[in-house]
Amino acid sequence: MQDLHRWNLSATEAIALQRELAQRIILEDHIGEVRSVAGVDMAIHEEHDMAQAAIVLLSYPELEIIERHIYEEPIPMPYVPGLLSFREAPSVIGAFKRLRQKPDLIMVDGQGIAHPRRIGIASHLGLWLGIPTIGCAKSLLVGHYDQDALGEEAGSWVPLIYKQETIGAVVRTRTHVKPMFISPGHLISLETSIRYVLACSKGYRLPETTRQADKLSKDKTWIEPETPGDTEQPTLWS
DNA sequence: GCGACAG
DNA sequence: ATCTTGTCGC
Repeated sequence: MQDLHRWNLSATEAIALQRELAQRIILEDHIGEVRSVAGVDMAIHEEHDMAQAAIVLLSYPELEIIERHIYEEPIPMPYVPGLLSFREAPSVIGAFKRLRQKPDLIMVDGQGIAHPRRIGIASHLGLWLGIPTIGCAKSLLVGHYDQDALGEEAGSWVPLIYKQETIGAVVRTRTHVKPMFISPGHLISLETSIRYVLACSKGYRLPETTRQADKLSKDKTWIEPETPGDTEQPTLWS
C-alpha cells in the first residue's frame, strides 16, 4: 500500500483533492469471492482529546469475529460536513494496518459516493486501500428519496437521488426501524452493496460489521496487543 | 443571501 | 460524534 497524498490540508486544498480523486472511483464490481468483511468506525474520547479508531474483521457469511484492533491518536481536525475523511481516515488506516489478514470487503460508517463531490469517506478509504468499500451511513448527507415508497419490512429499499442521478439507496435493515443510507464506496456496484449490507444485517439496524466496530471504538477497557515496531510494519500482504 | 449539513 | 433514564411499541 502506497500513500496517495498527505492529509493535513486546508479546506480549499482538500476539496480540490476530492475533485481529483473522485474521477478514479470505480463503480463496477471488482470483487472476488468474499470470505471476510471488515467494519470500521471511530469514536472521540473528549476527556483526553483522543480519537479511537476500530476495525473488526468478520468471517463471511458466518459473521464471526476473526480480528479486532484499535488505533488511537490525538484528534486531528474538527468535523466539517463534506470533509469527514480528512478527520477520520488517518486513524482508520492506522487501525487497518494492524490487521494480519486483508479483508475482501470493508463496510465504512459514513457515505460512499452519496456525497457533494461523489467521494465520501468510504470511497476515499477504498481508493487509499485498494479494497472494495461500502458506505453505510445512519443519516443523510445529500440527496432525496421517496419516503412513501419505502416499505417497513427489513430488506425493502428505494433509490437515493442527487442531481438526477442514483447515488445510493435508502435501505431498511430492520423492520419498523429508521433506514440506513447505503452507497458504493469503490470497486463495487450499488446493487452488490445493497446485497452485502442486507447479508450482514442480523436483526439490528446496524449491519454486524459496523455494529461491532462501533462497539469496539467506544470500548475504554480494550488493550491493543503490542506489535513490535508498531505502526509502519510491513506485512505479508502489503 | 439562506438553509442544509456523514461523524 | 457526545450529553443521558426511562419508556413506548413491535
